Amino acid sequence: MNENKLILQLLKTTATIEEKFNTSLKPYGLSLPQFNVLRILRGHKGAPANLCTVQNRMIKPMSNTTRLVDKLIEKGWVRREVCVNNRRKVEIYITDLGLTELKTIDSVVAQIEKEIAQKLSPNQQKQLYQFLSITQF
Amino acid sequence: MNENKLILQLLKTTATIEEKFNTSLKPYGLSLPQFNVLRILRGHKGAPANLCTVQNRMIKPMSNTTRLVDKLIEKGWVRREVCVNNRRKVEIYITDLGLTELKTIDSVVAQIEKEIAQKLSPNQQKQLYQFLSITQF
DNA sequence: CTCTTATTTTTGTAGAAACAAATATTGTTG
DNA sequence: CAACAATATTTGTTTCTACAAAAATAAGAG
Repeated sequence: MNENKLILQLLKTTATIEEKFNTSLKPYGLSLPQFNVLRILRGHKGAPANLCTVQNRMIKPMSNTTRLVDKLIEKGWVRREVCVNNRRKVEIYITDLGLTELKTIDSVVAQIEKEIAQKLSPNQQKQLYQFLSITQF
Repeated sequence: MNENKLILQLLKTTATIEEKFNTSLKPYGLSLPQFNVLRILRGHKGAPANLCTVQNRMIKPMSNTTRLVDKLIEKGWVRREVCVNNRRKVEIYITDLGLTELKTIDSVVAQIEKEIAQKLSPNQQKQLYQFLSITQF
C-alpha cells in the first residue's frame, strides 16, 4: 500500500464528509466548528464549560474560539459569564433555545452520519475506528 | 460502534495529520492546497494542465484556484498561459524551479506520510484504504 | 451568420481562520 | 509584599475561503 495514496484517500474522504456536513448546516447558519461547540456544551448537561476546555475538545483547536462563541451568543444559543472563582476564565453555557435548536439540527447530522457509517458493517466500523485511532497518535 | 464517535474520530485524525502537514509546509511558505496543486502539476510531466482539471483533482475543489495559482506564480514555481486551442482555458505548468523545490519539500512530506502510515501493518493500511474508499461514496 | 446557451476563468466582497501581540488575572518566589 | 512567571482570554491584522456575479470565449440551433 502506497503511503501517499492512503493519506490522500483519508484527506479526500474527510473532505467529502465535511462538505456534506457544511451543506446540511448552512440552512441553520452554522459552521461545523460552531455545531461541534454546541455539542460539547450540551455534553456538560448544564454545567458550565470554560473556553479552554471547549478549545481542547474541538476537532481543530483554534485560538479564535472567542469570536466563534460570539456568533453563537448573537443567535442566543449560548451564554457567557466570567468565572467567579477564577476571573481569568469564562464559563459558557448552552441556552434552552440552543438546546432546542441543536436537537433539530442534530437529527439531520445524525442522519448523515448514519448514511455514511452504514456503508460499512458493524465490524468494519469498529476496525476503521481502531485504525484511525492508531493512526492519529 | 457509535456512528457519531466513528465520524468524529475520522475528523480528528485528519485534523491532526493536516496540522502536521501545515507545520512542515510553513517554512516553505506553502499551504497544503498549494502543495497538492504542485504535485498535480508534476504528475503531468511537462504537459500543461487546465485550471478546471486541476480543480477537479484537488482534495477540496475550490472556486478560487486562480488566486491559489497566483501565489505559486509569484514564487516562480508555476507558469500560466492562455490555451491556444480554446482561449477560455488556461494552461498551467510547473517550472524547473518549482520541480526542484517540490523535490525538497516532497521528501519532508513523504517522511511524515511514512511515519503516519507505518503505525499500521501493510495489511491494515490496505484495509483502511478500502474502508475509506467505501465510506467516501 | 446571429442569437442563445454552455463552459471556463476571473473578480468582488463578505466572512472565517491563522498568527502574534496585548490584556487581565492568578500563582510563585525571594 | 513586590516582582516575575504562568494561565486564560481577547483583540488586531493579515491571509484564506466561500459564494455569487461578471467576463470571455466557444458551441449549437435556427
